[in-house]
Amino acid sequence: MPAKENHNGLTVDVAVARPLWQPLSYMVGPELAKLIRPLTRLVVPVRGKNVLGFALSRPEERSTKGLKPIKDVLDDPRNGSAWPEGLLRFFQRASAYYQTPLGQVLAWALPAGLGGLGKASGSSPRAKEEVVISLRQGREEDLPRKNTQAAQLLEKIGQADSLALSELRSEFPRVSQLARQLEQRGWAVLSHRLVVKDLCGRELFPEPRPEKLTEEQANALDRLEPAVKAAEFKSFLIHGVTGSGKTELYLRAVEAALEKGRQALVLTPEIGLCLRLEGLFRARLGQGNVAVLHSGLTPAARRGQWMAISSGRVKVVVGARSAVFAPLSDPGVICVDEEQDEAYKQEDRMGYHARDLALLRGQEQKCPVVLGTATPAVVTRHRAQSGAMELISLKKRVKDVPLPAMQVVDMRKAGVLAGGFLSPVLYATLKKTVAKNGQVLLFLNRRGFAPALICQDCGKPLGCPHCSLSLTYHRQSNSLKCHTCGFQRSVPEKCPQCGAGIEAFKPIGLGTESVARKLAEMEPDLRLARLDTDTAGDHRKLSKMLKLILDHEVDVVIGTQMISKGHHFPDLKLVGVLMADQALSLPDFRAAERAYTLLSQVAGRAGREGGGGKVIVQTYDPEHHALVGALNHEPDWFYETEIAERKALNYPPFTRLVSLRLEGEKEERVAKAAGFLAGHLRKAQARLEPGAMVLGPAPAPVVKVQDRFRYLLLLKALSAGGAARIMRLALHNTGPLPFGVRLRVDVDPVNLL
DNA sequence: AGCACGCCGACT
DNA sequence: GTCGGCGTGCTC
Repeated sequence: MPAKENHNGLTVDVAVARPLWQPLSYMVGPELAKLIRPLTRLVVPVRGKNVLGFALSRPEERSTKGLKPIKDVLDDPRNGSAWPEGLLRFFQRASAYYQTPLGQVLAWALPAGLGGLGKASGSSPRAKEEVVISLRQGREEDLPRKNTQAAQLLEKIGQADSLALSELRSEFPRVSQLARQLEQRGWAVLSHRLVVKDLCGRELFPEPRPEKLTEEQANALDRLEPAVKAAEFKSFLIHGVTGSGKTELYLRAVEAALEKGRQALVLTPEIGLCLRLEGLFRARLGQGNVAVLHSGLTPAARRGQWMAISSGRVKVVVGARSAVFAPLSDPGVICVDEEQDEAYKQEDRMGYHARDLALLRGQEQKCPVVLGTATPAVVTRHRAQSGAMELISLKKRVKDVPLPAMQVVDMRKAGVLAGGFLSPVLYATLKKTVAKNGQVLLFLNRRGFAPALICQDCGKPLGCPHCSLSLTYHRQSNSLKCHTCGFQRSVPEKCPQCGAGIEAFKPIGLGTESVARKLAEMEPDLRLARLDTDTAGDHRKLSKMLKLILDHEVDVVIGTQMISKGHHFPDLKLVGVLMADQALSLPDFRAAERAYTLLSQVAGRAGREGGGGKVIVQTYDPEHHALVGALNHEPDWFYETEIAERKALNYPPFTRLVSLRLEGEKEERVAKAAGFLAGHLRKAQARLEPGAMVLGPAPAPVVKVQDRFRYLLLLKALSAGGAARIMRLALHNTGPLPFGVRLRVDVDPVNLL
């Protein structure tokens, strides 16, 4: 009898980057095994292919029968791993909540270059060390000769505290030599300083640490600091008007965390804000203590920041949505700025919401989470009111700038409109404002010349061949574009439906382009600019446009959503909202919330400096609570009304939504699968949670996108757990989807279309 | 997902 | 005959 073969050895359970719900087990040799901790990145064979995977525990001794050996270990704990092992539970909960297999969550959360599938993109402005020159009082006899370049430079630096040499180079090509000359003469000082620039390449000057906090700020800090010191999960909402000093509170909370020897994470919705906060945090906490993570970084830069964080060299991370996964092993506080911003919601792959994951992460890593905004999400505001989080209200501005004057124009009574879109009041105020050398912003949430071209013979609009939408006419390029899939064509000679000639086409509706054109016809002397994805689609274009506005090279800016946040325009004295109802008319329960936030933000653009700003809103529904709340500066009233409405209609925060979208190239198959799934969902819902509801299936409002048909189902459950249980049972009973049909599950969807 | 296996109907 | 649309099942 041969001795019984010994099948025991070291094994690891691995979450592979594939849509698999179970971990796979592998053999591992003793040398590699020493490197493996929970979340260590591995390469493992799956069906003969090498696949990224993540260890779920340290290697264990057990039977290796039928197991394959791992191929490689990508992390080495001595140099810092991509993930700290303590994040395992956080990721397990995120995986369960968003119904996405753990291996995929981990792979998608990694930056490009460490196994992630993120796309590369261009570089962006960043904080840099630069040489700056500042004035120094020297001796009269050492002054440079009049009218020399050196004298001109001296005059220039006399006007500012200090200037970066790189800023002066366009005006003085030989600035380095001139600067050295002035320094030798004793009239200037050269020094190295951290220079932070905004998207337009202008230098930002981070505010110095204030000597004294406002009373409200001090009270707020008295509540935040103990929570940070206690090192326990607790959540806060700072509901503070613009300029009330929320950022200073984030800073103080971060300082408190650092004092405790912990780290900190600060999230912002977009890169522009990221840059500002980065500069401020670097200036206050030290250049080397702060890392940034956002999609504007090159993959190599991202990777560098990532490893600096995971090795513990950097204590504070400022970043956008995906930075909620930053590999900090021990954050002592997590701040989420502009928490209501929908940019925090990822729309493809796992549709996570960074604010909600931040709260989850705070629970797992035992630290407070601070949400801040001037316009909280209705859901957040309700949580704070019901006591699930602590509410901190900041009602006063640090610098006492008056809020802009607001005026509503009831378009039902406005009378004859100039150009078809300007009420007499707005038209007159616009002209008066420009005459007084103020800038005007006209807000219209639709770009292009006209949302549709209609054939007057057959009445049909020219549609996108790949989507069930009409094409938007862009006059400048004389082309038709689909704003959903990007399809583009020239205007056809004949109507494809009835063959009528080109003269039968009539533009319908308003867009930024047609407003600009009509306004230019009415007022040829006005200097106009459009600010939308057509004119400012990328960083370069955007910064050029912003510079144009800041330099007051234009009188009137006509823009979309893009202009609503972030940028300060000192000369802007009037904001006109052309069609306030547009945002309200969408078939979405969040329409009022969006309109409220948008109006509050757009209004915030007017008269930020020196006051005297004015906002005029044109609407057909002047009594709507979103308009009234934003315009009268009465947030409480808006939130109370909206929350009551949500309760009556069973929408969040009183229910949890999960949207299920089925899509495929063959409409009948998709529709059939959707009906089938709906049946099983209803059965599961009736058994598990009678109070829940299943809506649909219905064809999506835009049923065809890029040649794929989409059908929607909506699950309204009482809790997130209930929703998950219903889904699990229904999907189990439904079995695999028919060939060519795909299912996308979106937990807490933001976009219901 | 991505791939193999295996089932049927319809074409050089 | 066998090519290709389609369903099923599995991944250590």
